[in-house]
Amino acid sequence: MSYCDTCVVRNRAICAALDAEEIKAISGIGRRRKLEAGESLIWEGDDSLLVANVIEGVLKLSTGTEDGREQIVGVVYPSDFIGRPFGSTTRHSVTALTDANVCVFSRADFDSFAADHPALENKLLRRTLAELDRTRKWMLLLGRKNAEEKLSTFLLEMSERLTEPGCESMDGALDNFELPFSRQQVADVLGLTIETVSRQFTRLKKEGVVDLPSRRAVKILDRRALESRAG
Amino acid sequence: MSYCDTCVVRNRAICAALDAEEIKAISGIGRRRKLEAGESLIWEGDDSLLVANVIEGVLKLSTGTEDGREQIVGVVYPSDFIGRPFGSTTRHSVTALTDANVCVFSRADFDSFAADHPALENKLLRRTLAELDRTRKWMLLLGRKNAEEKLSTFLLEMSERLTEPGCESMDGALDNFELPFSRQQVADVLGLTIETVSRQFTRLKKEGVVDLPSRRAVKILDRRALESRAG
DNA sequence: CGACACGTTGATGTTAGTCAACTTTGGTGG
DNA sequence: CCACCAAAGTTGACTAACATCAACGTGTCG
Repeated sequence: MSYCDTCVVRNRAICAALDAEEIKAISGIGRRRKLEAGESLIWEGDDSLLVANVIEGVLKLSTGTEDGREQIVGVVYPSDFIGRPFGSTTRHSVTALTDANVCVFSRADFDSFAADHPALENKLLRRTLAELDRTRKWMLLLGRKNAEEKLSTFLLEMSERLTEPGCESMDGALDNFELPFSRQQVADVLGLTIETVSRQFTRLKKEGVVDLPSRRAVKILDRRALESRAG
Repeated sequence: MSYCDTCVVRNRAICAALDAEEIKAISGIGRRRKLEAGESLIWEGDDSLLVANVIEGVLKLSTGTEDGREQIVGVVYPSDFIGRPFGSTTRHSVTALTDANVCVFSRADFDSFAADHPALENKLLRRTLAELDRTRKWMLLLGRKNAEEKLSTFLLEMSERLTEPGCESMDGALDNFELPFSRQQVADVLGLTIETVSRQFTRLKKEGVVDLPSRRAVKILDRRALESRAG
């Protein structure tokens, strides 16, 4: 009986590649860790000493310039993998956006475990390839879309990602969700300023495309209109 | 004696994970293909039917919006891997920037070969992780840097990447190289217009940071200055 | 109730985009 | 070999979009 038996992402995280014996083994090198919203797990530029699976919560991956500009380069959800195996330094920080729960491994332990378990590496490879696709799609947004297209695309993506299992998807959550981001963080995802993001939110609301019942709540009223604005 | 024996990237491509026996096997499923500058190997949105290793030349990965805006999301060099294993569709086009030479596999053949050769998958995983890091670093450029910083960063990156083996690196090539991009393509990498790119080139030249002996040639005169402009 | 962080709105400034004319380059054929 | 042409690149004038700066709401928590 390992602690993995109670893990809610057991069958969706990369661990799904492992059989009962292997799960027992990996549960010996992993440990649970709680993070509060705002707390960081990994810092940009540090030695890569940790990797982890997300069990609960949403986290951001971010980099910045020396003069303080920040760019969020990824967002991870339950069952996603975080950290940089097979590499000495971490190129971006990992910070919890909501209270979160992760399953942490020392990188050395994980690397050597992975080396003995090709099925695990295969899962990780598939995930990494999918993440690379998503990241490249995001480059088109950053390089070529205007503010309205950026925010519309973002809201549509959030409405998809947040309804994946593990993110409290009640029925109908597709059009009605709570953003795990502040306005500033939305700006840091989209490569905009907070004021521009705010103005675009206001505009979408005024034109009846979305409703904004509270700071972080979003209700999509006209998905078609949002899609056509997403470019 | 397989055709891989004469392959100049044999020891740097993912094939380096394979022993003599395995090389023989993989040489049975791969074939050489020449591409002329401008020719595409894979189209965005198509079924993913091919993967390949780059033997010679430089290729771009690109996506676009429906209304014709384009963003280059990656650039690949000799020994790099292209294509999307384990996935049904390709999310970006692959097009030769220079005349190129690639070693092509049908995706089905490659996927099943990889499944039997964990060492190959491991190499591919490491490469994919490194590519993801590079791509995320580029997001910072697209989202948060201005035109001057973008072009400076780009030139510095080119001066590094082009001197890697396989890219005709004579001594001193670090500061003196031929861009495999037209002005429009540079704009498509940086998320700018061709006019803005041209103006920034002119500016760097006027201020003595670089020299531009011909359309595509670049000579870095003051690397320090370029670095400080890169942000 | 008040303080503070977060968010919105408005006025203004700056950067890069747009549109258009012009120049240079490299290739082709007379 | 040179003249010509098309494609690529440059430059200038103007515009639009987003950033910046600053003031003003608003919700949350002690």
